[in-house]
Amino acid sequence: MENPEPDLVPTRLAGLPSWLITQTAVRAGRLVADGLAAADARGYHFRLLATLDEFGPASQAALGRRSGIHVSDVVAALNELAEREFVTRSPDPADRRRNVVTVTAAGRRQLRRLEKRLAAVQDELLAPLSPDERADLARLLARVLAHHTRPST
Amino acid sequence: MENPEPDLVPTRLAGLPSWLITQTAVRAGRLVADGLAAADARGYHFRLLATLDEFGPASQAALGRRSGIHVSDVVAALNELAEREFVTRSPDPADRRRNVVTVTAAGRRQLRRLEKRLAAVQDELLAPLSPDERADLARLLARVLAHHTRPST
DNA sequence: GCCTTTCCGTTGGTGGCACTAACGTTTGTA
DNA sequence: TACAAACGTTAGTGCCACCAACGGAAAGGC
Repeated sequence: MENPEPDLVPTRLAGLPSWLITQTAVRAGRLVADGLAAADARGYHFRLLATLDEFGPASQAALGRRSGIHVSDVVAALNELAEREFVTRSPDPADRRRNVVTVTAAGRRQLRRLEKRLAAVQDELLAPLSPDERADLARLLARVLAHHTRPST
Repeated sequence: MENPEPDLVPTRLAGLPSWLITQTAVRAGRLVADGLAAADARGYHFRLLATLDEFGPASQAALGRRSGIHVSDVVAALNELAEREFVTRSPDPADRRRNVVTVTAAGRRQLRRLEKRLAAVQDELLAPLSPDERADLARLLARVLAHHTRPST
């Protein structure tokens, strides 16, 4: 996308909430990707490490459900994390279908690095907003997200 | 992603504004994609048709800049639109490097269809928010987006 | 005890969006 | 007239989200 000449963006697009959300997400995604790339990581890696660190060792299926990553993609991302020894896979003695995935010390260090970078990204992303406005935005987005996560209707 | 068990989402992720934005965008993107797919279209098609309808015939490069679509992707999307005769390409006599792209009557009809579907999508997307809240959200997102479109800093 | 269903990990492939690199053609301009 | 810039096009990459299919293992019904 690079540089859409701002005033030229059709109002047909700019007026749609879905446009605002997805385009803002594109910008956010770029900032996040850049931040993570500086540590040779991408979104899936952070999401998996954060999930493991927060809930402890888990099967790949559970990891996928909690981090919102498709199981088949969990496999690939875990391969990459394991290759760099941020994570170890071992068969679950209690259920031989399962792999128990565990974060290593190096993995935890990597997670700290990524978190630090992402914290800076949040600030850059929300730069034009006051603390109150940031909270408002987060609250509104969380409501929308929650609604579409458990579609009660 | 399917169904991330809602309460299990790591707070490490759920607390990040970038997470809220990109995840909400994923949901919004699904709704939009579904809406457009019902008319055999995707995002790029709508964006190009809307841009053409609003600014009139234009070169492919100008279309790309205004719609925020990379020029090389404009080529492909325009091929698809032209194949269904929603759009015509003709060489610009005044500048033989350029193609002048024009919407056809059928293209305008398609655009109307897509707009109708997207209007419904907006409502579904923002269902949990009141009109005031929807306006707040749009305003905040627009500010963030504007800031990252012309990065003065 | 079987048998069916369900779950798990894995492979391979798809689609959408954004982007890069390279090329030939055409246009302006120094 | 050379040179730089813009245009359209092709081909290919990366990330994210997803589907289909498989074999192995576990759970549940009967």
